[in-house]
Amino acid sequence: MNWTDERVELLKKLWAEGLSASQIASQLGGVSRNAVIGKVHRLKLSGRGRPTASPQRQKKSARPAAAAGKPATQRPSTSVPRSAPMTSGANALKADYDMDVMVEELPVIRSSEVVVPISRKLELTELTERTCKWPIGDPLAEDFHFCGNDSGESGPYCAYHARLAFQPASDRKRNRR
DNA sequence: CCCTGATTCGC
DNA sequence: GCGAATCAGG
Repeated sequence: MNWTDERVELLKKLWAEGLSASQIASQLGGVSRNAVIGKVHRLKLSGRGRPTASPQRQKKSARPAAAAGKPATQRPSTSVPRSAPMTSGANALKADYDMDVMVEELPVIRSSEVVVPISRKLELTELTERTCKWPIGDPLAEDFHFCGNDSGESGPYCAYHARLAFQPASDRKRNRR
Protein backbone atom coordinates (compact mmCIF):
# COMPACT_ATOMS: atom_id res chain seq x y z
CA MET A 1 0.00 0.00 0.00
CA ASN A 2 1.11 3.53 -0.60
CA TRP A 3 1.93 6.07 1.95
CA THR A 4 -0.55 8.63 0.92
CA ASP A 5 -0.60 11.95 2.63
CA GLU A 6 -3.63 10.89 4.53
CA ARG A 7 -2.07 7.70 5.72
CA VAL A 8 1.06 9.50 6.76
CA GLU A 9 -0.99 11.99 8.64
CA LEU A 10 -2.86 9.31 10.45
CA LEU A 11 0.42 7.63 11.20
CA LYS A 12 1.81 10.78 12.73
CA LYS A 13 -1.29 11.33 14.72
CA LEU A 14 -1.49 7.84 16.11
CA TRP A 15 2.20 7.75 16.81
CA ALA A 16 1.93 11.01 18.67
CA GLU A 17 -0.93 9.57 20.63
CA GLY A 18 1.34 6.88 21.82
CA LEU A 19 -0.07 3.91 20.01
CA SER A 20 2.37 1.11 19.36
CA ALA A 21 3.63 0.44 15.89
CA SER A 22 1.59 -2.71 15.60
CA GLN A 23 -1.54 -0.95 16.71
CA ILE A 24 -0.99 1.72 14.16
CA ALA A 25 -0.31 -0.87 11.51
CA SER A 26 -3.55 -2.62 12.29
CA GLN A 27 -5.48 0.58 12.06
CA LEU A 28 -3.95 1.67 8.85
CA GLY A 29 -4.33 -1.73 7.39
CA GLY A 30 -2.21 -3.17 4.66
CA VAL A 31 1.05 -2.60 6.38
CA SER A 32 3.11 -4.44 8.93
CA ARG A 33 4.38 -2.95 12.11
CA ASN A 34 7.82 -2.99 10.58
CA ALA A 35 6.56 -0.83 7.80
CA VAL A 36 5.20 1.57 10.33
CA ILE A 37 8.40 1.65 12.31
CA GLY A 38 10.42 2.11 9.18
CA LYS A 39 8.22 4.96 8.12
CA VAL A 40 8.35 6.54 11.52
CA HIS A 41 12.09 6.55 11.39
CA ARG A 42 12.21 7.89 7.91
CA LEU A 43 9.93 10.66 9.00
CA LYS A 44 12.20 11.13 11.93
CA LEU A 45 9.38 10.81 14.36
CA SER A 46 11.14 8.39 16.60
CA GLY A 47 11.92 9.11 20.16
CA ARG A 48 8.36 9.69 21.12
CA GLY A 49 8.52 11.67 24.31
CA ARG A 50 12.13 11.00 25.08
CA PRO A 51 13.70 14.44 25.04
CA THR A 52 16.67 13.17 26.89
CA ALA A 53 18.25 10.38 25.03
CA SER A 54 21.29 9.67 23.03
CA PRO A 55 21.19 5.91 22.90
CA GLN A 56 24.03 5.65 20.50
CA ARG A 57 23.63 2.01 19.99
CA GLN A 58 24.93 -0.21 17.35
CA LYS A 59 25.61 -3.83 17.35
CA LYS A 60 25.49 -6.41 14.74
CA SER A 61 24.58 -6.51 11.17
CA ALA A 62 23.86 -9.40 8.93
CA ARG A 63 20.57 -9.38 7.22
CA PRO A 64 19.76 -11.92 4.51
CA ALA A 65 17.12 -11.74 1.89
CA ALA A 66 14.39 -9.25 2.10
CA ALA A 67 11.17 -9.91 0.34
CA ALA A 68 10.02 -13.44 0.23
CA GLY A 69 6.65 -15.02 -0.09
CA LYS A 70 5.28 -13.55 3.03
CA PRO A 71 1.96 -11.81 3.02
CA ALA A 72 2.61 -10.04 6.21
CA THR A 73 0.38 -11.69 8.60
CA GLN A 74 1.55 -9.97 11.65
CA ARG A 75 -0.82 -8.88 14.17
CA PRO A 76 -2.14 -5.98 15.84
CA SER A 77 -1.44 -5.96 19.36
CA THR A 78 -2.47 -4.99 22.64
CA SER A 79 -1.79 -2.68 25.26
CA VAL A 80 -4.90 -1.14 26.24
CA PRO A 81 -5.35 0.26 29.64
CA ARG A 82 -6.60 -2.36 31.91
CA SER A 83 -8.74 -1.11 34.67
CA ALA A 84 -8.94 -4.07 36.88
CA PRO A 85 -6.87 -6.97 38.00
CA MET A 86 -7.66 -10.25 36.48
CA THR A 87 -6.19 -13.61 36.30
CA SER A 88 -5.93 -14.04 32.62
CA GLY A 89 -6.41 -17.71 32.16
CA ALA A 90 -9.25 -18.87 34.25
CA ASN A 91 -11.52 -16.30 35.49
CA ALA A 92 -14.36 -18.64 35.69
CA LEU A 93 -16.84 -17.61 38.19
CA LYS A 94 -19.58 -19.10 40.13
CA ALA A 95 -22.08 -19.20 37.41
CA ASP A 96 -25.01 -19.89 39.51
CA TYR A 97 -25.87 -19.11 43.04
CA ASP A 98 -28.91 -19.10 45.17
CA MET A 99 -30.61 -15.95 45.97
CA ASP A 100 -30.44 -15.75 49.64
CA VAL A 101 -27.66 -15.66 52.09
CA MET A 102 -24.82 -14.12 50.36
CA VAL A 103 -23.25 -11.12 51.80
CA GLU A 104 -20.34 -10.75 49.54
CA GLU A 105 -20.89 -10.19 45.91
CA LEU A 106 -18.48 -9.91 43.11
CA PRO A 107 -16.08 -7.05 43.25
CA VAL A 108 -17.49 -3.74 42.34
CA ILE A 109 -16.40 -3.67 38.82
CA ARG A 110 -19.02 -1.27 37.65
CA SER A 111 -17.14 -0.30 34.61
CA SER A 112 -19.35 0.66 31.76
CA GLU A 113 -22.18 -1.63 31.12
CA VAL A 114 -23.42 -5.03 31.44
CA VAL A 115 -20.89 -7.44 30.29
CA VAL A 116 -18.93 -9.70 32.40
CA PRO A 117 -15.22 -9.98 32.67
CA ILE A 118 -13.07 -7.05 31.98
CA SER A 119 -12.75 -6.83 28.29
CA ARG A 120 -10.03 -5.11 26.45
CA LYS A 121 -12.43 -3.33 24.19
CA LEU A 122 -10.84 -4.06 20.89
CA GLU A 123 -12.14 -2.89 17.59
CA LEU A 124 -12.45 -5.53 14.97
CA THR A 125 -9.38 -4.30 13.22
CA GLU A 126 -7.42 -5.25 16.25
CA LEU A 127 -8.64 -8.79 16.63
CA THR A 128 -6.15 -11.53 16.10
CA GLU A 129 -6.35 -15.28 16.14
CA ARG A 130 -5.88 -15.29 19.84
CA THR A 131 -8.20 -12.58 20.97
CA CYS A 132 -11.71 -13.25 22.18
CA LYS A 133 -14.16 -12.28 19.51
CA TRP A 134 -17.15 -12.02 21.75
CA PRO A 135 -19.04 -8.93 20.68
CA ILE A 136 -20.03 -6.42 23.27
CA GLY A 137 -22.65 -3.81 22.88
CA ASP A 138 -24.85 -2.83 20.02
CA PRO A 139 -23.15 -3.42 16.70
CA LEU A 140 -24.82 -0.29 15.50
CA ALA A 141 -23.61 1.75 18.40
CA GLU A 142 -20.44 3.73 18.42
CA ASP A 143 -18.96 2.01 21.39
CA PHE A 144 -19.37 -1.44 20.00
CA HIS A 145 -16.31 -3.55 20.58
CA PHE A 146 -15.05 -7.02 21.23
CA CYS A 147 -13.98 -8.69 24.42
CA GLY A 148 -10.44 -9.07 23.20
CA ASN A 149 -9.09 -11.14 26.05
CA ASP A 150 -6.77 -13.97 25.26
CA SER A 151 -8.63 -16.83 23.68
CA GLY A 152 -5.68 -19.11 24.01
CA GLU A 153 -5.55 -20.05 20.37
CA SER A 154 -7.94 -22.90 20.95
CA GLY A 155 -11.05 -21.04 20.09
CA PRO A 156 -12.66 -17.78 19.17
CA TYR A 157 -13.51 -16.87 22.71
CA CYS A 158 -11.82 -16.40 26.02
CA ALA A 159 -12.44 -18.91 28.76
CA TYR A 160 -15.40 -17.05 30.05
CA HIS A 161 -17.18 -16.40 26.79
CA ALA A 162 -16.42 -19.86 25.55
CA ARG A 163 -18.60 -21.10 28.37
CA LEU A 164 -21.39 -18.80 27.43
CA ALA A 165 -21.13 -19.78 23.82
CA PHE A 166 -21.35 -23.41 24.60
CA GLN A 167 -23.75 -23.46 27.45
CA PRO A 168 -24.79 -27.05 27.55
CA ALA A 169 -28.55 -26.82 27.85
CA SER A 170 -28.27 -28.52 31.18
CA ASP A 171 -26.32 -25.68 32.58
CA ARG A 172 -28.85 -23.08 31.71
CA LYS A 173 -31.42 -22.89 34.32
CA ARG A 174 -31.70 -19.63 35.99
CA ASN A 175 -28.66 -18.35 34.37
CA ARG A 176 -28.88 -15.09 32.79
CA ARG A 177 -25.87 -13.64 31.17
C1' DC B 1 5.24 -17.08 24.66
C1' DC B 2 3.55 -12.55 23.90
C1' DC B 3 5.00 -8.01 22.86
C1' DT B 4 7.93 -3.45 22.09
C1' DG B 5 10.97 -0.21 19.09
C1' DA B 6 15.69 0.03 16.38
C1' DT B 7 18.52 -1.10 12.74
C1' DT B 8 20.30 -2.83 8.41
C1' DC B 9 20.26 -3.08 3.62
C1' DG B 10 18.31 -5.62 -0.73
C1' DC B 11 14.96 -4.13 -3.44
C1' DG C 1 11.73 5.33 -0.10
C1' DC C 2 10.13 0.92 1.44
C1' DG C 3 9.86 -2.83 4.72
C1' DA C 4 11.39 -7.92 5.92
C1' DA C 5 14.55 -9.69 8.70
C1' DT C 6 16.92 -9.20 12.51
C1' DC C 7 18.33 -7.55 16.93
C1' DA C 8 17.68 -6.23 21.69
C1' DG C 9 14.82 -5.85 25.21
C1' DG C 10 10.21 -6.10 28.50
